[in-house]
Amino acid sequence: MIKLETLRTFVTVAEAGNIKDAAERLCRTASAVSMTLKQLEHEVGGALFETDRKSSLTPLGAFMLETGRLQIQNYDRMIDGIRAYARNRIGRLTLASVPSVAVNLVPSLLPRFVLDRPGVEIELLDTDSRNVLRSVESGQADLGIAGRPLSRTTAAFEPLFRDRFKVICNAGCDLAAAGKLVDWADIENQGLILNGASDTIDAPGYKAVSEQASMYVRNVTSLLALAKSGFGVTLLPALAAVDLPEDVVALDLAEENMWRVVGLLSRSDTVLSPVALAFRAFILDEVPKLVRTLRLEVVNP
Amino acid sequence: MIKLETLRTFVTVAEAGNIKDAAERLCRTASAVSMTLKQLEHEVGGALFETDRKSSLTPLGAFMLETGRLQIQNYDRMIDGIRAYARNRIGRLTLASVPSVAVNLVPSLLPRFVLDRPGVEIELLDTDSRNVLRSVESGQADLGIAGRPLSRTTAAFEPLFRDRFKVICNAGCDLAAAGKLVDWADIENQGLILNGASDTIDAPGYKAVSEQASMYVRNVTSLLALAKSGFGVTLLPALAAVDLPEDVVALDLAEENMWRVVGLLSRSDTVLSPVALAFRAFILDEVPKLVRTLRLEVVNP
DNA sequence: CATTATCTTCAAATATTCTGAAGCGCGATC
DNA sequence: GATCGCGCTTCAGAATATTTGAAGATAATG
Repeated sequence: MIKLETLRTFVTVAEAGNIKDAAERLCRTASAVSMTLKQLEHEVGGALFETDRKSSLTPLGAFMLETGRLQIQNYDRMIDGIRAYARNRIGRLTLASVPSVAVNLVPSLLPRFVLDRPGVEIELLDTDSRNVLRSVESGQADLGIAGRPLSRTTAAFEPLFRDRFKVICNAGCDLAAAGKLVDWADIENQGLILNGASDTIDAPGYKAVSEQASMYVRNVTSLLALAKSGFGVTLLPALAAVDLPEDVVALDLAEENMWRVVGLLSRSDTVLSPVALAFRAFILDEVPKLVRTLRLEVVNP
Repeated sequence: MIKLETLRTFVTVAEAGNIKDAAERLCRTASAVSMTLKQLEHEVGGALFETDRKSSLTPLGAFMLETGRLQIQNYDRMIDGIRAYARNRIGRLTLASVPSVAVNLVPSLLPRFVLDRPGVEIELLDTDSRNVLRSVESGQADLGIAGRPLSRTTAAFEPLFRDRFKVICNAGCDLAAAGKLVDWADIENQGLILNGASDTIDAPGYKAVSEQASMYVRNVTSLLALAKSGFGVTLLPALAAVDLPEDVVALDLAEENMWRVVGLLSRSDTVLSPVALAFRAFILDEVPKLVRTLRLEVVNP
């Protein structure tokens, strides 16, 4: 079996034009190189050099130099590739995220992560909490960013930050005019519109009100349009209520502990790819900082 | 440095799904395989398998399997290629030949040589003796087939066969009518046209006549057209006079020792490529046989 | 929970590769 | 045309690397 190292030795000698210099480059003695070459010639079944002063190649040697050099380059590139992959410099990452985070946080994080990783491709799926969880569980996404799942799952959840739920309503509605904290009775009066984000709330007061609700709107734009029309009010985390349309306002709740805890979802039964591991570390490190600087009503847990 | 053999071990294990079977395929013990794998993981800097039961790969392992498998295939193909080259199964051969041989002998030889050598490409240059010699000396052609060179050269000459010179003339000329052997005086009377093939003649009688000649025609077709027109006569080896046009005849010379010795030319200062070596052996073996069966006035030296 | 099958570890055995000294051969030099 | 010097090869022993076999560890199976 002809070894790659043997080939490497041959190419070095062929390029150096003599054994002495080649041996030096290879950090071997001339005798070691000579023996290697001899063995190689035996294994291919033909002379590689014309004389024993290794200056000119036989046609077989020339052929071997040409193809061998390519092969070595190829091999080294591949090893570099694997190492780069292991050092999370290459690879593919699929990230699922709820829209509020995908829109408000991810755009300021991703570029920094990708910047010095030219070989990394990232795909971003943006859906509601439930789908994020499902994507991660099924392996469709490597990582997810969503509210803390209520039900037991196979996915691990690592909290990143929390933000307070706000009441979203028409600017002209009674609650907005009153200028006070909103309680559950107020909401029940106005009519509650359920949405993907409010799924993760398990406060008892909310539970009661939500059972009266007759509407569930997944799409945030539609949701806001509904609220604007005065059809009812809805609850959204502060981060999702950053860019409200005109005539729509966000009010504070009377109840204190109305938080959405947002965190990182990852499968606990599979090993993450190097890129995913790196991204996880990056996120866990950067998000709290970012959240602090954003000066939203967003608080670390 | 990650070795190809290590990679091979990894791929085998990844494909087998466990160490035991892989070890069997590799003709090693499980422990040897286990250690190799451990070392590989250390060298790439990451786990390749999810658990120590080698059934499922980490993303890094999957990446390595994919690229490694390709690399190994590549490498093996290359080694096969080199071995095939050494066994003269592939390569390129440039053969220069004088037209008479290129037309009458080479076509029945080449196909047989190339038949079971799908990787061999052959280029055939057909020119006169002088150019054949020049091509071989310059390395433009690997081998040449031509008359024995008169001057000293760096090329080696190995005789293949000899054929007798004939006098080529118009069917209606005096010599043809006479039906006797032609002597130098007859030729001088008719007027001699020199050509590329007659260059190699050094019979004294010919020397004298040729100095009177005023015409040198390289192209055989033109030469025969001239002879046909009755402009003069010319001397051609029997092999070059196989397909004579109508109204052109080949007559025998009175002088006995008018042979052209045709042989194989090869550079003596360079090692021949494996294909060239094989072709040389083939030619030296086959041409005498062929020449015998052709029933021309062609005699082995 | 025991049983079996598979994997890892370790020290010794084996195989491979390397070194350094000595000899050989070719070309340069006198 | 003898001698010298440089570089290549050869060889035996030394240094490395790899493999083995036995024993202990760890996971799957019933």
